[in-house]
Amino acid sequence: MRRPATINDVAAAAGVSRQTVTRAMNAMPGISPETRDRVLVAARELSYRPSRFGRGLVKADHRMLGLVLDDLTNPFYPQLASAVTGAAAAAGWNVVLTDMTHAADRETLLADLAHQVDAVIGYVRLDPDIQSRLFAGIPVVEIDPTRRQPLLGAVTFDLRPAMRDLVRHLAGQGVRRPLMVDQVPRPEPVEGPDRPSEVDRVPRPEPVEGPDRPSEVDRVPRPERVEGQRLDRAQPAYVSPGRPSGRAKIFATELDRRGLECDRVIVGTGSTEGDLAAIGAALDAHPEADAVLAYNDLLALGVLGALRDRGRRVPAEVKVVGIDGLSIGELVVPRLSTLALDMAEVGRLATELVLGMRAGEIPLSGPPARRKVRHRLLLRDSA
Amino acid sequence: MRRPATINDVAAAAGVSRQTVTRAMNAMPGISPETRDRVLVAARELSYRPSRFGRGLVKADHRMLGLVLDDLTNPFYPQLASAVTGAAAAAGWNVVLTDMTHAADRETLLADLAHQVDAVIGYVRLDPDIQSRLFAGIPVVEIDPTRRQPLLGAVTFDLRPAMRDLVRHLAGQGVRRPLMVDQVPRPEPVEGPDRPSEVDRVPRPEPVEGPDRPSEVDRVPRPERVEGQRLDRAQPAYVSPGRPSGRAKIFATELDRRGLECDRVIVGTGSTEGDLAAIGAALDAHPEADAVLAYNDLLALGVLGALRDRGRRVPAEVKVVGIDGLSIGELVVPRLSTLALDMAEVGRLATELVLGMRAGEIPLSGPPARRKVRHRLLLRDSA
DNA sequence: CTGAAAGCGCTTACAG
DNA sequence: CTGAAAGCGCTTACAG
Repeated sequence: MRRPATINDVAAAAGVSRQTVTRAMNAMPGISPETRDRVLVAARELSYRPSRFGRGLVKADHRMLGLVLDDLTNPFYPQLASAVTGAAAAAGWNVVLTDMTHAADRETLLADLAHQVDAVIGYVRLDPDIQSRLFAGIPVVEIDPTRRQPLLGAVTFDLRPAMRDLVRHLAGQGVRRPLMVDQVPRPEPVEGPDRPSEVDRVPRPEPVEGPDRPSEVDRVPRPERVEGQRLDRAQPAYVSPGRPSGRAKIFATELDRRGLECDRVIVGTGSTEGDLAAIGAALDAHPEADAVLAYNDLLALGVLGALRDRGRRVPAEVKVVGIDGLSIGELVVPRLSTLALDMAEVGRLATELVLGMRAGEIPLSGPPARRKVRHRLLLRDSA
Repeated sequence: MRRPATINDVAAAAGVSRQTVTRAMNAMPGISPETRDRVLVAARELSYRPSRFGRGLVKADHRMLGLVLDDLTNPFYPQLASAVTGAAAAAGWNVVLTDMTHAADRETLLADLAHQVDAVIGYVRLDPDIQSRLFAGIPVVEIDPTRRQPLLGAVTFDLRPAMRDLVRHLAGQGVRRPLMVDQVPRPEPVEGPDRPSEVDRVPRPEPVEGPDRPSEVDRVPRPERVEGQRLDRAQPAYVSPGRPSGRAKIFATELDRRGLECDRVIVGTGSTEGDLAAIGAALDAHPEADAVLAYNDLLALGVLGALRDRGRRVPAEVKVVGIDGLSIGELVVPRLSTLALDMAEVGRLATELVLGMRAGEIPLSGPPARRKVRHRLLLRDSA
């Protein structure tokens, strides 16, 4: 590719000055139609595109928003991305998407991002010192930060009220032996130096290919029930090996207020197949469970399937509840009851907040600005 | 927010020249440690961040990729976004995400994008003249363009081989009366001037709130079975009112090769609830159907649920197949068989293609560069 | 190790 | 209606 044409090339080709080119390209007044056409023709022939750098240097309105997500293939996050791009577009901002799944080095990737954008929203999760150095001079709104104090601003989640509603509902339905299908809490650097992630990513198993089938057909065998795969058997909530997630803790606390206890099993092998096997084993180990709360909706769908495999009726014999509120829960039978979080609202609030900070309407000094979003108990059919 | 600090402010504060500031900020050699520290301290105190425009004007490596998607909340697209951001990041590129869901004016939004990026991937779907004007001088790779000829490059989908495999499989299982649950084909401007979309977006029904429940709890009633909601009753494939989608046409053609016909119903009210009602009505109108191919996996999940509501066993009495290959199909019971498209591969190929074009390795003149991705028949449990 | 000069591509006053 | 001049913030040679 040759050197791209500049405003000087177009001016020379059209036989005019540079600012006449500017006038033509930007549909400004004070230019004769003939001149304008001549310039536009020359621009087209040269494939001229005004440099965003030349323009940016001289115009003041910089509107590039960075969005930091952990994993776009988790169906929970695209709703956030969709809401942020929507709210940003309405304000004339563009969104640079950074998916940390692929980041060998979180800090380097975010340092690069910091050079490209004028504001940041997302799962930043950096050491505070590093964050303030990297993003010096631009507003940052963190989503669901687990560190106590966000640096500048944050949208936080509040699961407890919905959990309280859930426990009241379950108790009212006569539930006595709830089970929590928990996931390993995701470690993250907090109040200290960056450390490498402890999460193992287990690659998905390749689809199995039958020998005597057409080459393009994949026949995927139903996974065998696997025993003891990262599975803790029947332990009271607080002594189960593996730290309980924040979600599990809140569930346990709210159960406790009503004199109920729950067993807890940990699932989260990183592969769908492994998770399903672990869920099956968990249910076999806890045949007395009359309700299951899953760490998220995806796992809850796995629970639904495993219960059906075992001939257990939902919700008559076992109630099943997820967390997240994915719309997919609407499509299965029985439809999944869940503690739903409105990620579209999260995205909208975060965008308003960060753009307000950028515009100077929300102070950057003083206590961090916060917006809180509550989960809601969404009762469909499974509980 | 005050005027951001520039390199001159930092130079003045540190008592050095501008290029010494450059040396310190970019960790370049030829600067004494003391001077560097003094500069960095001044930069931090002033919250100095080098302007990307000043830098961009003088450095040559511009690496901003535009990604155009139709709707991020459709679980099919985030996989593409994830693959593109991953492949782009590996090459040192950032990705600007543009979700057309929110676009009042497709052309304006893309014109803005064209000013911000150095290459474009996605569902561009503009009139060719407009596209070539808007994106003059930058490579564009279109995803699944329906116009015959992409302008510069494209990744296209090929559903036919997998469909052929599917029909062979269904026929082998003794299927005689297949039903296609089709969707209104999405209109798009092709080979002509831009025209407004004909798709009506029906807003989702608000969750119904019971009067005497805690305020945060939503009790969502199961939708009634609705009769005749945008539903075509038992018509042969080609005369059904409403144009068949490309997917339906291929299905019909492949069935025809084996002497089979299918009935076709159209679903696609824009709301999950409406779709579910229409699916139910469709199944009631076609009790003889022994196989259902749905326009996509989401609808196929609806079919699965509706069949269960009616006490029909899958796959024993009715086979069900979707299109897309969403991983969610792995989690339901019975697991959904589907014609799967590897969107991660699509994203990877598109990124390689557009970056190759940008680097001059793939010519921009001459015939458009193409990459083809085939669907694959993925047999799980439902067929 | 440090700085004076030039220039990247554009737009904004200002003059004619 | 059109153009000569200045300047946005940075980096790259080049001198010292």
